[in-house]
Amino acid sequence: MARGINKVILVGNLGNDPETKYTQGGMAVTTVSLATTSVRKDRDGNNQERTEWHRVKFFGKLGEIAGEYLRKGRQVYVEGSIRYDKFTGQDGQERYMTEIIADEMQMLGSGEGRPAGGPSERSERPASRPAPAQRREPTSSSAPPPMDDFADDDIPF
Amino acid sequence: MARGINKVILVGNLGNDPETKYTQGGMAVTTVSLATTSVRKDRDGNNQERTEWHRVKFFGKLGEIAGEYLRKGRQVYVEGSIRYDKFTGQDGQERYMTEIIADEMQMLGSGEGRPAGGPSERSERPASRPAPAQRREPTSSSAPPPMDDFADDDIPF
Amino acid sequence: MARGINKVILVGNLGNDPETKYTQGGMAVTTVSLATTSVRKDRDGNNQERTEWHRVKFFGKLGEIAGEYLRKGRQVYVEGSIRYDKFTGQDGQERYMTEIIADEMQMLGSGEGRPAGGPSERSERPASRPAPAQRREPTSSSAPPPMDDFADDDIPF
Amino acid sequence: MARGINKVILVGNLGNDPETKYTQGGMAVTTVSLATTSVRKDRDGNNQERTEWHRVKFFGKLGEIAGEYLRKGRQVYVEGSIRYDKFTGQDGQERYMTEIIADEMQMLGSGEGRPAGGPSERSERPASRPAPAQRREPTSSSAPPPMDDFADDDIPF
DNA sequence: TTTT
DNA sequence: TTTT
Repeated sequence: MARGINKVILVGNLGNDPETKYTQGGMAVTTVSLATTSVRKDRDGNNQERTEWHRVKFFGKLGEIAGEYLRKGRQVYVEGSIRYDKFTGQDGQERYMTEIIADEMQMLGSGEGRPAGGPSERSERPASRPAPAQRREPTSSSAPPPMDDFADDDIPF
Repeated sequence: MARGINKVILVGNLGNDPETKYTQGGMAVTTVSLATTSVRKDRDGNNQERTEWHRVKFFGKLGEIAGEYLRKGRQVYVEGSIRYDKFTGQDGQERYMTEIIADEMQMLGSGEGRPAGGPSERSERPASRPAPAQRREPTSSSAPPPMDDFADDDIPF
Repeated sequence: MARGINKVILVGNLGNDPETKYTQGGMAVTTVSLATTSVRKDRDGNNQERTEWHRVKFFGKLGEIAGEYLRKGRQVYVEGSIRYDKFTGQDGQERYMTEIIADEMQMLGSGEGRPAGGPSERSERPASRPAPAQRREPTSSSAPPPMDDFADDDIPF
Repeated sequence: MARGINKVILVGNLGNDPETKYTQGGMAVTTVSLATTSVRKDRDGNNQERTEWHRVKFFGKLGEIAGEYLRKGRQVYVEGSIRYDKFTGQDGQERYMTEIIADEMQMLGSGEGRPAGGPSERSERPASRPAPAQRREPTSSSAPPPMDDFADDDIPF
């Protein structure tokens, strides 16, 4: 039985382009570095900033999407869990690493649905890039269908 | 494309036993009423309590588990999203309803893994009920296997 | 004693400009309408979208900031709690309203630190608008000071 | 300006009694070790458990409450943020530590409002300990006062 | 009523 | 190493 909740919610900017590797089985594993900055007043009344750099990992399908769409500087929402790892380095020393294992990701700001052109969104890209064409007629929030209309596993939003 | 995050996290107690219905397709739909109480000081310095009653719905497999394990009074963690519904009553009046559509649930407190005995945990149960055995030898967080050991879709915790 | 957790996390776009009112005591109360859209496949395999419109309220200092900086279309992060209200309309009918009471807000995307020029970011604004000038030398995450260096209420980030 | 969200939500059990220290300024700093366990199926279809041990710190008033009420084994809800620290050990080696800086805490299960009797809830306590009195007559959610009734900083729940 |  |  699972016991406990281990949930992390981050909104931050990428410090560099994502790195994607593949397992023997062919699963994508994408790693990014995500910055979150907070501010507080110190005892002298001055604003003090502090930035945390989160090591975030995306696996499988999400790893492929992250590798394709994320780029240095992008702002992103990440939901996942904390994982503490302990391993022995080549020098025989024990080392610790903390990672955020993402299970949801969403790009923020503009240009969200657009696949990234290459390292760091190089701007030499031709102007003829096709429009994202993702128009959508927003569904009005109407009444739910009566229960009998549901099919199996037909879970509403 | 999904746009936006709509996330609700609740920890509260059930106001009554869950109600489970089934769709034509056989999917379980369990509804519970969950109370969360908060406190604040009013302008006279007195503590003021306020309780929100959340209407929480569980679908499918989670609906079956909720119907089987939850009981009035139990404390529970729920994660889900808000859904606002609008429908027309039998009197022709428009009505609004807000629901939390759960996608994760975890029972809290003791006796967590124990199926519920019946309505409201009937206390005629023999006193000899074995202890919940909540002890747990936490697994030590050891090093992750090297990446090449992963098989497809073998996503680590 | 507070009992329970009632937490909402939203990332969405504003459907219109915020409305700010003031209480007799002079406290700002700003209301916005926030859209979150999700997608799922229906039983025919087609993508179905659904948009929830959240009524979000900001009070006090946060209400002033929200009224000044938010504008129609902006993407925003909101954290708060759900509040269900029941009141009697002028027709004697009971009515229900669900609101998100915000206790944290953060603007997303570009132009974050810039005060809004007026209704819906009117673009007739002169090009000479001064630069936001919010540069910052990111603090390197260094070691925490030894505990004895802390002063009272000097809570680290 | 703060940029980013760094939020952690944990529900877990304490691995041992909390440790409280005080800064020169007299601020309480309480540290606990919190376990969260998750389960997944491995490629052979067997359930694999994994436990993360979170190092959680409470400061100030919250640190005093945590030191007084928490005990080994207790189940607790914690909300806070991740902080990565890097410091140089006495051997000159760089070391890393990840901590959760709590800004909200709530005890779960029964006996929530009861101060802890000593290390690990010693069971020599007399059997006549009064019932936790966990009953609660939930306040009915009534209509909010009209806005003009609010005084300054009189923020509703 | 928003956004891509 | 990001962002405004």
